[in-house]
Amino acid sequence: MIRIPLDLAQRLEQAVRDAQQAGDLPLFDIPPLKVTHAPKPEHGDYATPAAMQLAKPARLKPEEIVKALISHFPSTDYVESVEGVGGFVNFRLSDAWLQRQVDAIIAAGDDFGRMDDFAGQRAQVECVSANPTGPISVHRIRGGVIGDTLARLLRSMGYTVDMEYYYNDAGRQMDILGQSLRARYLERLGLPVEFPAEGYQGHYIYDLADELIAAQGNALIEEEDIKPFKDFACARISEMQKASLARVGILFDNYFSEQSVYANGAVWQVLDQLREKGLVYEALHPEKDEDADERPDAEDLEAVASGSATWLRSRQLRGAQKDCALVKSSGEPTYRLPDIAYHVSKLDRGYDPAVNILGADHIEQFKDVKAAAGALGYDAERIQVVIHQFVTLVNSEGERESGSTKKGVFVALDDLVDDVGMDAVRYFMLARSADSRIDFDIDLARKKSNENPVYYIQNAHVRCASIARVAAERGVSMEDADVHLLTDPRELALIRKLIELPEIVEQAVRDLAPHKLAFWAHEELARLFHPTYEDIRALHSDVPVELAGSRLKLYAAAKIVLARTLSLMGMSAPEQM
RNA sequence: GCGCCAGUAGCUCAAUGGAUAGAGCGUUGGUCUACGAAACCAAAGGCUGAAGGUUCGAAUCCUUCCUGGCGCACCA
Repeated sequence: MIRIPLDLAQRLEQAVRDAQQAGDLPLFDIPPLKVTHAPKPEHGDYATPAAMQLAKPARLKPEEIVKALISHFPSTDYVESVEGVGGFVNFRLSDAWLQRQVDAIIAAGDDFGRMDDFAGQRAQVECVSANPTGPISVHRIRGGVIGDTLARLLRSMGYTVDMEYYYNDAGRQMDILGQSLRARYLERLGLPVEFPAEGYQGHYIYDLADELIAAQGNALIEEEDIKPFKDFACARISEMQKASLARVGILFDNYFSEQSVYANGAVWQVLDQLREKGLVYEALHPEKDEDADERPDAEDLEAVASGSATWLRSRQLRGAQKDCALVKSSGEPTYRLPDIAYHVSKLDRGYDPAVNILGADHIEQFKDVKAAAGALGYDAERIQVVIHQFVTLVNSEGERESGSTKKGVFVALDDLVDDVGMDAVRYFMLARSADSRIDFDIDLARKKSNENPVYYIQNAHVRCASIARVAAERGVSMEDADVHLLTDPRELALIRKLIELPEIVEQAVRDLAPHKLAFWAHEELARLFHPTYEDIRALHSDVPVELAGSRLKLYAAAKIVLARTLSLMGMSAPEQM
């Protein structure tokens, strides 16, 4: 399936070269030429401001360049006319070609919109990567949906994609988790305990304690080691997280354990390599710039009594404000060192790109990781990141609910899925640019009406399925229908929209911006579909039987595109409501 | 104080440096003896937070300010 903007850009470049050869344009280096959708129907379907781009290098007026471009433009079956208007060159698609695309889409079926640009290349998407300390929160799931959708999009452009979950099963938080479980365990057994000050207060810890009692009884009462509690909690919570994520269609190919970069020594190897590059030093406090203008209380938050820590020269490495700790004075690494080792592992495993989906609060950490990988001699550009802003749940009164895992006050993913369903969770998490905060309107997500984009999009698919059923009941076949009967401007407009899918996929992948697909699905595809379907009746008694068949084909093609679009977003495509 | 992100219609948001900035919701007014009204049509609604700059052309790039979110741990 042809991607028109791409193909037009190539043909334009050819036109420039031919014009140069013919002496109609002077010689100059040809920059990448832009092709856009025309803003208005009277301007045709696609347009290029190439003449204005080239005016400077060619030292000619745009109008003259337009003439040269038009006269040298290589003809092609899908372009009906090429016109110059002002400094723009406008392209109009051929009706006959558009009509044939209906058959082409039906022939492609589920493969419509699949491209092979990156065939044979391996990409990775890391997302969610929550600590196994509690239920998956709504904040985390935004990253999960963005990542999973991105993985689907990358696959549809030919990449082989691994979805990976980085699993922090080491470090202090896990100890706190173990202590929390032990406290609840003892409490359930009627023993007086003091709950750890920073412990996890959520009710699920009681549930785990009950499970542990069911499994082991009071055998662990005298247990001094925190490990049995830690391991039990970690394993059970991980299972619960996995199950929650599966409910919204997010499945991982690989769970990467933080412990593994300790076990294989990668953590210390990375530290040694950074030390060899002179990027690490030992000191009681981080070194500071002479004119450092810092919050006075920042470094004294935790008074350090126990000796030197090991610091990464983040300021030197990437112009950061502060150097960051890699190894605590206790000799235990901070999370940042294993994180660097982990990303080095991604690069060693050959992923290009390795995309990391992170919440806005992790941006500084990521910069260190990327810079460190670069300093170690890797092409750090292979590591890509999508930073997303936070999600706030809003109810009908506009009240906000948010929470923290520590306090045990949150809306967990499971609760949200129970409430609004998987499709709505995915759609609303996806529909906005990662850069903007989301107010997740629970009441809107619950609605089963046109106000709710989820239903609006899915209902378009339902209508396509419905008409196919009715046609079958009435014995109307589209088997030998002639697509060239689809001459109504509204029919042609719908075909134009259907064939945009590959372009949208390409843009979403190029910009690592899966919201572009969600936006298109609602505001472009479904928005155009419904009025068309309303007006363009296939099975009405006034419609000649030949035309009925053609229109059934149009809706069969629309069904394929809608199903494919929903599938890329990880949403279901119901046959009936 | 410093850094990152955002500020576009009443609300929620789109918009590769390109033509007169677009949708949805809401509002107002219309459409049901037709494949699902869980739908459709129409109207009103904007100095793109402010001011400068770069450019043939700026919501988009640069500078400075204002407002909001998130960071600025030997937590993850």
